Amino acid sequence: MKLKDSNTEERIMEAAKAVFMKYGLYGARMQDIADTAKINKALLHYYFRNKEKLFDQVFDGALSRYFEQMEVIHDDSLPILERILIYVVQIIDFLSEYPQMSMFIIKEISINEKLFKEKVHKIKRNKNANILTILEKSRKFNEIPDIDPVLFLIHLHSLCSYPFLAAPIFKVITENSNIPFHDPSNLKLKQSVKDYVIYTLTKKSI
Amino acid sequence: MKLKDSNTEERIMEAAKAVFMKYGLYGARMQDIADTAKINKALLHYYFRNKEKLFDQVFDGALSRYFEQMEVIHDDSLPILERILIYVVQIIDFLSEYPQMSMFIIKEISINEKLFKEKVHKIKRNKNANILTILEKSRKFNEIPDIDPVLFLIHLHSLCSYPFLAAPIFKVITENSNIPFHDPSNLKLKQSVKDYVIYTLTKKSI
DNA sequence: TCATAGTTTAACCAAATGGTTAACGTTTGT
DNA sequence: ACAAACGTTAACCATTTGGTTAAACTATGA
Repeated sequence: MKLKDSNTEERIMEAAKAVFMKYGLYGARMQDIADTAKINKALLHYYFRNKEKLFDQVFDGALSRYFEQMEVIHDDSLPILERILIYVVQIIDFLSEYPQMSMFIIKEISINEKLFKEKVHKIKRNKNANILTILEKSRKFNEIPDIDPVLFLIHLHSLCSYPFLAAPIFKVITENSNIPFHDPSNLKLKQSVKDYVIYTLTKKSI
Repeated sequence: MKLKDSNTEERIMEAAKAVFMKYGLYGARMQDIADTAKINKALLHYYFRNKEKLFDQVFDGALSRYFEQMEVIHDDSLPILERILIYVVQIIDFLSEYPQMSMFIIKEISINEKLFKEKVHKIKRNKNANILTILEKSRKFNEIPDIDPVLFLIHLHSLCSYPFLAAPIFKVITENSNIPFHDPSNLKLKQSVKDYVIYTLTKKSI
């Protein structure tokens, strides 16, 4: 029986997440990960063989969690409008918890597009609860106005994701400035995006 | 008189832009820049002394161009609504021409926040035509409805920027898929964002 | 208790990296 | 034409980097 008195492997993963998310595959340093995890560098290779393997575990985990949150819409018993409003809150809460994740995934995909193609396609296969599929079906049944579902989805993700993506800029700009904006728990953001959804999915249908 | 028969310096700058924008300061390799520019690696140091100096030139140029486009609103003789609609087109056209620039600036600031603070503050000083200043003034004079100018601006930038930020994901997802979305010259995007602006700045005022 | 397997460490290695140098080539003003 | 300044190159250097190894340490089961 193995005893996990010292959770070295987990600490490496946590450190690897932090360092890879900040610096990316190329920019990250194994020594940096080891220092962050407070373990000997050789243990990185003992547990994860090499940098690519370690990165893959971090990236795969991030990718599946990301698409699970961004692509899957729940509560299929509710009307489409309610479902999307819940989806908005779901996304914002998720991005609020992992604010660096969008940036990480987008950046790494842009650097090594070919390598990640199959990974992305392997993951996004939950057709039943896919947000775009649901939107297109609702459109077909005239449950929502005659809008472009793809463009609507892009806007929705824009409104939810960009504030977290651009947070580093906002932080630098607003510090030492008197720009009046505070949004604890993202309440204003959520309400404002919800307003947009309601307007787009109801107003235009009249 | 100096003759610039071989424009080595320019070619280095172009190569440096490409490589730094893709990999960032940490991830970029001087040899990669030299290869891209098709010159000897030593010339990088001959013209730009070292990696940090070269990066600074690239980053400073990007930063000033970025804030010039994202922060400055023109045509001060027009009504505020028209000005913002032109501003939307200005931003989208700019991001369309330099799709990697947002990502580059955000990422580098997030990695080295402290170093870039003064740079950002040095640049954003064009108070007269600052978009937020204009919005707040229009709000004060009741030219626009009672909305939060900062939140409105965040939404505006979200709608304009995110499609280019997330382009690497879209590309991977839509390839080999039958997702129906094509937007040459970003016409749909522009119109849709304009619609949002018009709705927000007129509808709510009633 | 003791041998075995699993875990951790310091020392080490080869390759890659940012940077330098000295020699060579080219342009330019006189 | 020619020397000085400018531009370019290959070879080189010190450090950093990802990765390995052999020895040491620790827990476990018999």
